[in-house]
Amino acid sequence: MSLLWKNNLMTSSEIRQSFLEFFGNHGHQVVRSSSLVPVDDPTLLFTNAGMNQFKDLFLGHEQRPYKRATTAQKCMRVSGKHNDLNNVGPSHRHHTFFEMLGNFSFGDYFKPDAIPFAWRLLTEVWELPPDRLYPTIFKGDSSIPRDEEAYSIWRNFVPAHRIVELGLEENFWSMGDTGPCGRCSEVHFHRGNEIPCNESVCRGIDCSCERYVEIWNNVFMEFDRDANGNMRSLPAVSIDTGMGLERIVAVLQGKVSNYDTDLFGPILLALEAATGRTYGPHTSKSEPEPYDTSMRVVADHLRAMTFLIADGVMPSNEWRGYVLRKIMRRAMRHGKKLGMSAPFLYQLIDILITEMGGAYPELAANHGMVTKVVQAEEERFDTVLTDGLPKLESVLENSAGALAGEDIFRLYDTYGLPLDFIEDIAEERKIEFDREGFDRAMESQRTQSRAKARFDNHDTISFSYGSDQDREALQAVPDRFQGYSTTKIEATSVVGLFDESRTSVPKLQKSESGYVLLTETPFYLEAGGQVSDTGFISTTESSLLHSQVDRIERLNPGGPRVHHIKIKNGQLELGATVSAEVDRTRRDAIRRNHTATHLLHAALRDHLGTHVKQAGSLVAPDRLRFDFTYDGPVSQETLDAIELKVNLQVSSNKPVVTEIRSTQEAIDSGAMALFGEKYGESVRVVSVAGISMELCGGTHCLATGDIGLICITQESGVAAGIRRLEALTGQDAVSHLQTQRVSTNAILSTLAVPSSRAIQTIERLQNDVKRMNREVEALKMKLALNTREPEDRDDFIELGDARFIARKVSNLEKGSLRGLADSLRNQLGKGVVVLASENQGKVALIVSVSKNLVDRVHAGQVVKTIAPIIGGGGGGRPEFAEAGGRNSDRIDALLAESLVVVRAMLAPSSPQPQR
RNA sequence: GGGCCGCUAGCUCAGUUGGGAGAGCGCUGCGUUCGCAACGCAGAGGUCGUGGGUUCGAAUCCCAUGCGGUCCA
Repeated sequence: MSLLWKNNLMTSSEIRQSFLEFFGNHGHQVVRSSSLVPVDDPTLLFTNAGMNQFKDLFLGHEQRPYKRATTAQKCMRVSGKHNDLNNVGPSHRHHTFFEMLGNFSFGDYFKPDAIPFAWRLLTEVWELPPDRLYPTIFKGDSSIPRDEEAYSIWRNFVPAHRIVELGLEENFWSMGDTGPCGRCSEVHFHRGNEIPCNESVCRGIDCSCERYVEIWNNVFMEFDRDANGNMRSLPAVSIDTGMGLERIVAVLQGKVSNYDTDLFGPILLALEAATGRTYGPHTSKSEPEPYDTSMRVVADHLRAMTFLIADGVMPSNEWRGYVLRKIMRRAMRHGKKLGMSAPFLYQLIDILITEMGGAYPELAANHGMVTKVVQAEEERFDTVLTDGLPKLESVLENSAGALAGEDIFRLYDTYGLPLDFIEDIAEERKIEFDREGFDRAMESQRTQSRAKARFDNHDTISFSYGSDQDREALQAVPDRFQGYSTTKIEATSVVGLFDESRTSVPKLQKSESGYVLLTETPFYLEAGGQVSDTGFISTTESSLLHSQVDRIERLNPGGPRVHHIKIKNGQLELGATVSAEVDRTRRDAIRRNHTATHLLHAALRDHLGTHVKQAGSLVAPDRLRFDFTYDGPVSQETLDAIELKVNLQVSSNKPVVTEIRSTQEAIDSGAMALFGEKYGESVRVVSVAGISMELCGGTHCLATGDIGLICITQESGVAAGIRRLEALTGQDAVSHLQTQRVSTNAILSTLAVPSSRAIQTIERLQNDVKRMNREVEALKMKLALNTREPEDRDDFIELGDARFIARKVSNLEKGSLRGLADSLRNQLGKGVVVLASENQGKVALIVSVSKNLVDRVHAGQVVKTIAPIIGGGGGGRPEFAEAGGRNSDRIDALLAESLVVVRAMLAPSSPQPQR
């Protein structure tokens, strides 16, 4: 036996292609991989299985013209019971990003076809030796019987002793706690006994060694599980299979490690060239193993970041963007372990895109953007490290041989220093590293975040129903949105009613609020950046019911929409017929902003290049916000040009055409498809002839002229590589300009200069004021200081070896008062200066003591003692103190008292030296 | 969504019981030099993110908010 059993090896591209072709030839529609960003499923971080994009088909919520499909699906797994990020690198077969090959039957064929398909592909097309294939079946447990059917079908191909029976953990699959589920059957491949096994007798496919590898899982969806765990047969049984491409390529290319296949080879080669290190623990002992691990981490994460960014995920501190950043920084850390001090990942992207751009055109299309985003993130990470290093140093200095867990956590949490980075440095300095303390701190932050998130996020609070039947019935109500063609539906039925706590009720009374599910609705639900509609639900014939709709949600993910209402008058009963009316004025404003967004998008691409991509948008009634990928600010000139262009398009009053087309056809004809949007078989295309064509589910104007006017109000940065435009339309744009004109006119008429000279005039005035203030203060001080020489002053008093001045000055700024006090004190040499000044009805008091007297006279004490006289308080340092007060008529008393206090301080405790 | 950190001169930052807004680099001028670098002297440059509050007094304390960073969900 050997790892290789034939010589003409297939490349990974050929393997991917031959899989799709095989099922294509058996009546399967070859469907493109969906985005890594899941659509319409807020609970899912990333697309993590081939079946994700078919979920609604399996659940019967969606119909498509085909009943069989096959895909090569981009997947990401970063967490979960079998997927720990830390495994990636040390392991040779764990990945964050991977491709899943799959064939699917939606109520079409079942086990009798699926198993032979699998067998024939493996043995006939790929020519795997039949005697090395080991199928598994579900062995049965208390509630679900053994899979006899699968067993007997497999028996047609393999002898009984090679069919392995596994339990619930391995061979029973479900989507969640409830819903479709079923038994499944895996195929394992015996790679060969020359691969080492630590057990005395290898336990075969159950063994932890690498001799056997699972290559395919076929799920037989046949049950529907309810909340009580009861299982019913599904009306239509389905097939869902998944085969990791990386693993099957390794098998077909005779490799034990996925990293030794041509999927990773070119990346590792490029990495070798960049780092000057050689990869290959199996072929060479020239480099120690840690370097190999680091190289695998970099290779894996490079794929993940490239595909994620190409699908529109941007590194950030939230959600998906955060996971992306985490992966990127992990790759960078390992790059540093390999000796890379400067950004280097972005240079490796070329080779990856060359290899995979054919199968995934979105990579090639976003090549430049991906490269820039990666480079920017690498530079940012370097600054984080550079900024954090001094903090780490100071903590290390005060560590006394042991780094406290909370200190480590603070460095990690607040300053973003990677944990292993801190650990490495601590180890170098022989400083103990309190991992347990860190974990404790981390855990407490986790629970805190989770608790608050659950409390605040009402989207995740589910509705309570009278019974399971009610739940199923209501969640299956079709979501009939009629808002494209109308803003008012005269008669629609209330099929579901919930109170404010989301519990099913038969009736809502006056001044109560709750949720309403209707058979038909004109209310738009927030999507694609466009906010939800508001409006009214009422009864038409008798004006009994009047309620305001202020929020729209979904009953459950993927379910029908519910309207949150407040009843102003009358009552609402389940089953009632009501009219539903959208706030028309608000909707019209939203239309204007949405169509304007499309025009701006198109104009941005015209002026800045087609690499500009939408990265988020907000379409509200009172404004629009458009985020797009672009590095660096957009100049005012460009903004002006864009603004002019879209306004010309508005005045040309082109019709805005909305049509339903097949998705593929629309994309092929050049319609812009956006990241993270859900596109089924058919899709709405919104276009303005010759200007813009986008896939879009929003509501729009009938013609561009409806917009009236577009006014760009702001351009700013959002994150690295993303800019934001904000704009107003229609009446709001006009008021914006009018407001600006009013204030400009007011300024100009006040200045009484032509607008061309306004700025110049303001600058001159500012400078004049500044200069004159300075001069006035200087003059005041001079006046106060130079009336007479200090020695000649009559308020100059000798107190033993020290001198004392208490003086009332007029109208000095605090700064000048201090300057004056300093000058007088310096002239006294050894002495105390007390100054009081009245300014705008308030009294400012300053006491200054020469340095050589501070052990006898404390300025702060003097101030504290005498400040009450003027109705204030104060304090300060021994040589300088200030106070404030309000009683300006008591300044003389204040100054007199200051003499008493200072004399007392000078006298008793320190007797005068004898001369 | 929940935390934590930061925002002070053109740049990098310092500024601890709340009491004179600073340093280095850069800039301008003068000096030294054949010239440059270097050096010396002088100088300009600040709404201390923004808005409230507490206080006689806030860069400093409290609240809100914006922007940036970072961790968690």
